[in-house]
Amino acid sequence: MGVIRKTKSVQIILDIFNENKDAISVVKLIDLLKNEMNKTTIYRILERLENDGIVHSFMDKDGLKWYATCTNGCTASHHSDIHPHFQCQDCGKVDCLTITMNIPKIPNRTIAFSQILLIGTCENCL
Amino acid sequence: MGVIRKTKSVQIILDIFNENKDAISVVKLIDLLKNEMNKTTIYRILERLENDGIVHSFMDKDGLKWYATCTNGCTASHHSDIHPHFQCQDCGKVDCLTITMNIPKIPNRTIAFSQILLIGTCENCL
DNA sequence: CTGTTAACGCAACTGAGTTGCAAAAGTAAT
DNA sequence: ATTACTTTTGCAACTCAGTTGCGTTAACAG
Repeated sequence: MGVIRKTKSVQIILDIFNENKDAISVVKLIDLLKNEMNKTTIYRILERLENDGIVHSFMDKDGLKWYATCTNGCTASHHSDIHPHFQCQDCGKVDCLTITMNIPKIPNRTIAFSQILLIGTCENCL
Repeated sequence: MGVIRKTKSVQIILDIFNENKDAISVVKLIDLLKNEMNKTTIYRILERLENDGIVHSFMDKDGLKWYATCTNGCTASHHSDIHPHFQCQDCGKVDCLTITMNIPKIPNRTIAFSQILLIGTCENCL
């Protein structure tokens, strides 16, 4: 559905995701690109990329939105990689974890997806 | 340290938590108490109650802050009940889950605590 | 009752994220 | 290329959760 035009701004953002496989917060992206494009544009491009299954988003411990590239064949309708994320409480860095945690079934409830954030200290800050 | 004075406002908020064991969002609490007290007061009371281990907080899927009573003997220094939470994507209600999910160890990283939110459809909305 | 200090109300602020609209830039067809 | 159409962008203004500073009020200990 979403025919994403290959604009200059989209290319710049895609390049950032390709260069660096870490997750990145929207706030940081806005700062990084403050001379290149408007923050509204950034929010809208990220939204389009997510709808097309190219990136996925999640909230960090402070309620800020982060994005990362999808690596396990996500599509617009199904994000197969809603995996756990790890945030360092010292430097703030966030990684996608490749481990899978099994979600228990809960009586009388349907679980559509999960948001799992493990908070601790990363390799560099230990 | 935290000598919490038994003010009228603190009592009102504690009563709400005692009446209803569900989690409640700060936004809803502010609306509920808009004729009783200022929103700044609400934020500050919740912060004090959390520091004293009486309630715990977490973020929902939209980045809004929620609070719930601590049931498993939390203290200021150690919140033993950082348990999973469940949020209904239809009605928005959030529950504390009593299930325990085991957190895997991750190489080269220390995990201090976790934030697990399961999103789906609740009993009433099914 | 009095003095101390925590707690409160208020108003102004911060900062992430959103919206409306006109201008600019892709894209496809002529 | 030029044209016509549609998506995307920039800008400015806005929304709303959460915070801060400060003067006033009210717990509480002595």
